[in-house]
Amino acid sequence: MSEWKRYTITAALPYANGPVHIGHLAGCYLPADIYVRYLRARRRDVVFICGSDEHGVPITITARREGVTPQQVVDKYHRIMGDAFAEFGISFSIYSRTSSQTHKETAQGFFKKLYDEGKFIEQETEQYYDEEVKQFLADRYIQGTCPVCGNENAYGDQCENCGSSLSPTDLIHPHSMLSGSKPVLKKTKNWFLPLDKLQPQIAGYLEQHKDWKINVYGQCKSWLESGDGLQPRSMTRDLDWGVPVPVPGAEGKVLYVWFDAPIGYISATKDLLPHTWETYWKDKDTRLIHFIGKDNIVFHCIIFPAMLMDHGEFILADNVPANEFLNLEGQKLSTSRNWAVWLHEYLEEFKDKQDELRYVLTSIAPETKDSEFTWKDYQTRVNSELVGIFGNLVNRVLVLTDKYFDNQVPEARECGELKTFTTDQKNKITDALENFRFREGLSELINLARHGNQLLSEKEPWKTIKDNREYTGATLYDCLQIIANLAILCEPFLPFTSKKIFDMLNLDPASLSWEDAGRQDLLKPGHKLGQAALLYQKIEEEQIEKQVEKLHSQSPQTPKGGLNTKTMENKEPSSDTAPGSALKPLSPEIVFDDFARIDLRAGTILSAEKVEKADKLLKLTVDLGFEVRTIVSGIAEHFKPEDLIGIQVSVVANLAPRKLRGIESKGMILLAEDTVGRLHFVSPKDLTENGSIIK
RNA sequence: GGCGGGGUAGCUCAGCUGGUUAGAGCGCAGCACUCAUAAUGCUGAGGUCGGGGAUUCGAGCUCCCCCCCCGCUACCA
Repeated sequence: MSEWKRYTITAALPYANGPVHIGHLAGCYLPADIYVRYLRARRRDVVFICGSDEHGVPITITARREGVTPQQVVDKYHRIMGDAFAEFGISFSIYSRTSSQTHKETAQGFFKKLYDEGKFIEQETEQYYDEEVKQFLADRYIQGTCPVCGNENAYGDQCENCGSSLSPTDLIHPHSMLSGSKPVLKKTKNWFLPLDKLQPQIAGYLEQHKDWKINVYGQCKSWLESGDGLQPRSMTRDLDWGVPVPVPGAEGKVLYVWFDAPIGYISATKDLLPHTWETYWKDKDTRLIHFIGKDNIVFHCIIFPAMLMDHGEFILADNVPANEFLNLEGQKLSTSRNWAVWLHEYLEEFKDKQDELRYVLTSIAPETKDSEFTWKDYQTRVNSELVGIFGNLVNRVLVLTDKYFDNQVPEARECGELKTFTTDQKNKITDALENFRFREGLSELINLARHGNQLLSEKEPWKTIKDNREYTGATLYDCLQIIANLAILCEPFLPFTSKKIFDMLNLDPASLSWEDAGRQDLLKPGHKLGQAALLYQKIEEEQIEKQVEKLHSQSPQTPKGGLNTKTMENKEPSSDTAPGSALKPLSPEIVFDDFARIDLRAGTILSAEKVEKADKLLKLTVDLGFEVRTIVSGIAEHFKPEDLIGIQVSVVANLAPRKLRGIESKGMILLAEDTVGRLHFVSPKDLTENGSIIK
C-alpha cells in the first residue's frame, strides 16, 4: 500500500468553453481533492495537477460567435474556473493552462520525439482550403451538392439527406461554411498514431490493472475488443488555434486537442517544479493517478497511455478512478440547456457554504453508477447530518465544557473502549480512501460523530454534574477527544470545517497528522479551548425553493422523449455536438432558379411506425393528394409515432428516392431545429389541400 | 442493432470469491432526554433483491432469455 515514494495526481483539465458545475465537482475535482488532502495528511509526497484545456474547435466557434479572439474566450473561463476551484478549496499544487509557453514547448517536444523516431504514420491527402479565411476546412465545414441524391446542403463527410458517407471531394459545388467562398484543393499532411499496432501493448497494460473500477475496466475492454479494435488516429489538425505542429511542412497545423491536453498535466508539473518535475513523471516509484469523469475514460486509459508508451520515458497511470455522471433534479446536466448548478453562482448565493456542498456532493458522488442531486436532498443532508449530528456534537460538547469546566479540558484517563472505536473508524476511513470509496469514508466519519452523540445521551453529563464532577469530566474529555479526531479525519472532506474546529479547540493543525488520529490524548487536561461557534446553519425551505425555481426558469423546457445532449463538452466538431452552441452560419447565396428546382408540397401523415433495428428512424406514409408515399424520417427520438398521424407537413416531393434500412424513402419532411435541438414541423398554418404547392 | 455499466426497502445507495433471520442513511411510527441550531439517543414497521427459466444441498451474487435506465457505437435528420 505504501511502497510508493511519491504521487502524481491529476484532475481532468476542464475545457475553457464554459464555467464549471456541480457535476464536474462531484465526478472529478472533489474526489481528487479528498484523495490528495488525505495523502498530504499522511505526509506523503504528492503533486496535484490541473489546468484549463484551451484548444480545440468549439472554442474557436465560441470566439467567432461572440466576436472575440479564442484567447479572450479562454482567458475569461480560465479565470472563472480557477477562482471557483480555489474558493471550493480544491487544493491544486498548480492550476495551469494549455495556452502557456511551457505547454507549447512540452507538447511540441513530445510530438517531435515521436516524429523523429518515426512513430507516426504520415499521410498526405488533398484537403479543401478556404483562401479567404486562410485555413483548411474540417470536413464538417464544407457544404455542397450530394453526388448521390442531389441534396445541395450535404456536408463534407456525409450527406444528411440520403445518408451517404462522403469525402469532401465528392461534393459538387463545394463551399466553405466559414466564408461561403469556393474552397480549393490543397495537399496537406497529417500524422497518425498507429493505435492498431500498439493494441497488444495497450491490452497488456490493461491486463495488469484488473483492479480498476469495473466501469473503467469494462469500458476499456469494450474499446479494445469491439469491431476491428483500435484504429490509427490523427494527432494533428488543420486549424489555427492550438499548439503548432513543430515539424517541417506542418505550417498552419496544430496538435489534436486530445494529443495536447493530457500533455498539459506534464507541462503544468514543469511549471510547478522546473527542476524536479521529471521524478513525478518518469520514476518507477511514482504513482500516477488520473481523476476523470466517465466521458474521458478512453483518452486516459488508452490514447494517453499509448502516447506515453510510444514516447518511452514516462510512467503510466496506476489507476484511473473515473466516476459516472451526476444528474440534477431528474435530468442530465446540460451546459447548453443551462440545466446546471454553476459553482461560481453557488458561491455567491450560498456564502461560506463550501463544505456543505462538498459534503453533499461527496455523499452522493456517482462512484458506481449515475446519481442524483436534488436541492431537497441537499437541504436534508445538510440539516440532518451536518447540522444535526456533526455540528451539533461539536457545539454541545464545547458549550458543556465551557459551562462546567471553564472552557478547559477536564482531568481524565484514557478510555480504552473509546480508543478502540475511534481507531476502528480511522481505519475504516483510511481503507475507504485508499480504495477511492469516498462516500463510504465520509459516512464512517459521520458515524464517529454519531458515536459522540450516543456517548452524551448515555452518560448525561448535564445530570451527573450535579453530584459527580469527576465522572462528568471524564465524559466530556472523551467527547473532546472525539472532536479532535474529527478535526483530523474530516480535513480531506471538509477542509473549512476542519480549520474551524482546530481554532475552536485552540490546536495547531500543523502539529497533527493522520497518524495521530485514533489517539485519546490529543487534548491535554487543562488545555484552554478557543471560542466556540456554530459550524453550520440550517438550510431554509425558501432557499432551496428559490434554487429549484431558478433552475426551471433559466432552462428551456425539455421536449418529449428527452434530448440527446452531451453532459460534458464535445471537443470534436460533429453533427451531434451539443445542440444550441450556435446558430449555423448562413449558407451562400443562391439564385431563384436554384430554389425553383425544389418541389415542395403539403401532405398529411397517414401512418407512422418505428423502423426495426434503428433508433432514430420512423417509417411514415404521407398523402400528397396525387399519391400516397412512404417517407423514412430520422425523428424517432423526438416524436411518438401515434402523435404524428393526421399532421399536415411540408414535403420535398421531387427528392431522389433513397433506401434507408431497406425501405425506399421518397421525399423528405421539413422540420425546424431550434437552438436546443428540438424539432418542429414546418407546416401550412391552416389545413390545406394535400398536394398543394409550397412556394 | 452491437459493446460496456446499472436495475436491491417510499427516497438515495451498500452488499467480498454463491451459504444460517438481505444492510445503512433519510423519510415514517412510538419511546427516552433536555446540554445543544425544536438539535440528539433508543425501538419498530417497510423488500417475491427488474421479469422468467436453468445449475446447485443452497443464488441478490453463476448461466440463458426478456424488459427498463445510462454511456459508447451503428443506422440517421
